[in-house]
Order: sequence, then C-alpha cells, then structure tokens
Amino acid sequence: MPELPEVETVARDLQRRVAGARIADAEVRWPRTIAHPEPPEAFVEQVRGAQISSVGRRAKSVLVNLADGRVMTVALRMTGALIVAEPGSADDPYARVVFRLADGRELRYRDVRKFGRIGLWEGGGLRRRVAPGVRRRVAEPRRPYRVGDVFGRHGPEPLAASFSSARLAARLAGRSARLKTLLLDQSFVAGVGNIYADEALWRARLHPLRAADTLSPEEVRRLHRALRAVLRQAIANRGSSFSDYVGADGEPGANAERLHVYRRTGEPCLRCGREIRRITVGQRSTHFCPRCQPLPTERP
DNA sequence: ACGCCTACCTGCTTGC
DNA sequence: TGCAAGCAGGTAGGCG
Repeated sequence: MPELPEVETVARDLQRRVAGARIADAEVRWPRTIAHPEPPEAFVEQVRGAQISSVGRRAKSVLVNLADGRVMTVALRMTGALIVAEPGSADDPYARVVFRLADGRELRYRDVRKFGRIGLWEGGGLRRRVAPGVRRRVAEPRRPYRVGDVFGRHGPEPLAASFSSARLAARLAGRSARLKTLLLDQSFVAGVGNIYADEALWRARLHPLRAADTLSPEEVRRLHRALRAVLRQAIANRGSSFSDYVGADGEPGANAERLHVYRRTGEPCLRCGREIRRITVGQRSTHFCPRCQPLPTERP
C-alpha cells in the first residue's frame, strides 16, 4: 500500500536510476491505466522520444519530470509499482505500461489490481498559491491539462518545513470530523494512508475517533510531531511492505516490522502491553491501543 | 461539513 | 480438495 514514504522511496530510486534517460517507446497493455491524454495511443505518441529530467513526488503520486517541462504523474493507488528492469529481464505479466528506455532498460508500471493511473500534463501551476484572505481570482481560465490542477485540491505536504504545528492546529480548528477520517482525507493533509494514520495516532496517544476540534494545544503538538516522525522513520526504512509494495529496485521496504499498531490486532501494545484493538472507521480498518489512546469520556 | 455507500480490481485467506 | 465468500484499502463520485 504505497503511501507517502513508499512513494518517496520509489521517487528517490528513480531519480538515481533514470534521471537523464530517454523514453524510446512505450506500450500500454491496460488502457484504463492512462488517465490523460486519451486515447492511450495519444499518450504513447506524446511520450515517445521524451527525456526524463528528474523524478519527484507530490502527495502519493510519483512525478516524472520531462526535459521539455511536461510532467508524467503516476498514482500507484493500492498495488502499483514502478520498476527499472535491466535488459534481458523476464517479462512481467502484471506490467500494465512499459516504457522502453533508449539505453535498453525498461521502466515498468506494474499493478496487480489495476487501480493506479498515469497522466501526462503540461507543467506549471504546481506551486500555485492563493494569498491568504483572497477567495478566488477573477475568472481564472480552465487549464485542465496543467499538472498543478491535478493536485489543486490536495492539502499540504506533512514533511514540508512550512507544515508547522500552528498550521495543523489551524486546519483542525472547527472540524468536527474524527481524527482518523481527517488524516486519510487528502485535502486535509497529503500523502497519509491507513498505515501511517494509525501509527501517528498511536504515537501521539490519541484515539482515532476523537473529534478534531476537541484537541488541546498540547495534543495538537503531539499529533504534529508524531505524524512527521512516523513518516520520516518509514522513509529511512524504505517504506512498509506487506504484499505488493516494492521500491524501483524491486526490493520490499523494511518498515513493516517497525509498526506499532497497524495489523497487530490482538498483539500486545509495545508501550503498555494491552491488546491492540481493531475497529472500523469510515469503512477502514483502524488499529489502536485502548489504554494508551483513550477517549476522554471513556475510562478504559 | 460529514458520514456512508458503491465502484474499480485481483490475489490471498478463511470456512464449509 | 474444491469452491465461494470475505478481506485488503486509495480514490472518485453520489446521496442524505
């Protein structure tokens, strides 16, 4: 399940391995993977001959920046992976899109469950920012092809220097939604998924069902620190692998064994020993320690 | 604003 | 053993 740390790992791997490479040709084996442009034949035509200048990340998408300023976005969703295959490698039956590089290697988009999407966009607009207090600019023309529009509704990057505790507090204020729901909401904060939402709440000792606007300033600071620490540690370990996630080298990450609550239902809390519980919040499995993460109204 | 539902997909696990 | 149901969860879109 690629979340921010897994996508960051893939992007860093690719930056090291394919920056500077030229895409000689591409083959689309599952047309629905191509979200833009349509039809997929147009995508192949437009990407052919392009040179990759650098690879980055925004939210849970890999950004493949092309030398001419265009950007290819790769949303891995559940089971997507970008893997660099050396010449002569065995074919992959789950490769949905194959980019043949001019040097003989292949950049393969592999996706067992086919949820992932790839788009090719004009650059620009990525850092678009509206000054505080300004509601809407006058009749901004629609430019649906700009990569910035793809992420126009996403929230801030939690590891950005600008994502301060005060900023988190401001975003939580007036929100009655549960913490777990908000952490998973990409327009609230970008890149957090089920694993790191649960891990951050455990680390911050906050119950997943707490209403966001009931947190004390101290609790907001704990959440801010916990979220960033959990994400940073996962990146340092090259991400958490369960069944599908691998880096661009095809190797799984090492962070899964470092998780404290996720998929540890019934096992002892690593802080207090109480059994980890699993509940459903917004149709998502949610893991927490009932002693370390109490609801204020409850006495566990 | 918020919660809830469905659709998209396939592989693996579980239960009879 | 075989087969079907259940489960995993990121995201878009719809409904109340």
